[in-house]
Amino acid sequence: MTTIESLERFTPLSTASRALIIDSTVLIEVPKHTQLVAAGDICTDAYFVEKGLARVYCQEKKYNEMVSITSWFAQEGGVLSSIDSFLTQKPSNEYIEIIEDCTLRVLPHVVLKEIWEEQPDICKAFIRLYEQYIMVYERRIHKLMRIKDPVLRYLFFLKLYPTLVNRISLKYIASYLDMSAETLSRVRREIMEKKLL
Amino acid sequence: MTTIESLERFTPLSTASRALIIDSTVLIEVPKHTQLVAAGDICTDAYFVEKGLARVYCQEKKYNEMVSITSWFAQEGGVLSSIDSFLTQKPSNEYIEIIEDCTLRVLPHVVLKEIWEEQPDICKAFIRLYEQYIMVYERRIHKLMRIKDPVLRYLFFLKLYPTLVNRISLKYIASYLDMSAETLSRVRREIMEKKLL
DNA sequence: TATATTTCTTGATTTGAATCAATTTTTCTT
DNA sequence: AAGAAAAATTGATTCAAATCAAGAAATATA
Repeated sequence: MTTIESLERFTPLSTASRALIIDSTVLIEVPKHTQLVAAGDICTDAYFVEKGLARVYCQEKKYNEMVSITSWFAQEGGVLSSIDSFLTQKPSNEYIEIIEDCTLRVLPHVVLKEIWEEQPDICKAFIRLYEQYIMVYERRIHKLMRIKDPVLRYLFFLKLYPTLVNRISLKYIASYLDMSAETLSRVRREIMEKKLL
Repeated sequence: MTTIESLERFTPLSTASRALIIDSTVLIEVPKHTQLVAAGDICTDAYFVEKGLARVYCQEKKYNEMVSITSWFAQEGGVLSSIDSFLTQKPSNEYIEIIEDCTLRVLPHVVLKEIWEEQPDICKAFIRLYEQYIMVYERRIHKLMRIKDPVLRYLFFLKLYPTLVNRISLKYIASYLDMSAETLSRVRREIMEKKLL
């Protein structure tokens, strides 16, 4: 599935728009086992997967060993990036690994940025709102919920949403954090006792 | 924080755009404990929170009792909706509950749709791509990962991504589904034996 | 084709959060 | 302010998935 086809699933594109996309991107062939992006890199491009399969994962220390945690698969018709890094243009904590030989269309972040610059202000504002929504989800599922230790998970929640804690009852925060109210209560006591804050 | 202010965090808006937004939305006051949206409703509006606090949650049966699971909080400057229902305009499985008295600016889905209609095709395509991204996250965090039974979680994954299973090694799928490789192996055996497929 | 390496399977054991249950504290109502 | 209701705390117990460990199967490679 070509990039144009995958975009036209959403809306028909004019000849000029199709040309713009083709001209401002390049098509690359990447063999399997390639590491497209490594942790620490800034994910400067998004990749439309025209053929093949890839995964996004991060590495975490667990007792001395490093374990890899997969956060995303992208196949034909999908889009591949370390999304937080791509949207913020800050270093990624993720890796992208090609699982099957891929044909990818490379969309540089600068190109996307230029495209947005030319759009009406309303469009720009909502696109940014959507991007922010995506980053909230990203942090929730790939950072917050990945933290298994309930003490650390709650501390991370506090850091993310410091203004929420005093306004919401314990049981709602507990269910947001996917732990029982009893566990969150014990977590809070432990933080108090050990003065972890 | 007004809706215009929260949109202008992203990009400055022209007088005309500001007027468009103000004229095509209404401001409502909602007292706490109000249920804005119930499961089964179509979430026809998105709400910009100018003041107050609300939560989005769903109800699930757990041994005869119903338990509520909070999926989202929205405070000043945030946006409130049952996002999957809002984007697809299909019935929601979520509720929206006002926690603190709110001032909300109501953006009907039809208005947003009209706004998109007027935008350049490239903009439309990317907005839809972003919306799709959001729905993938939404389903992952609020459906897939909420399923605690690993057998049901794997079966749901199969339904969501039937074409992926035969292309990806067990251990990657396991880490995507947040379970150990051993558990996924046992899950697969159980599905075979009990012919759950 | 043989060998090495990785992936997958299977069993035994551990562990830590959920559940169950009771009490205390806080908040709401009249 | 008193009583009722809801929320939070605390302890005991249970349970299911992670971990540990070993072996089998599949895949890669020389």
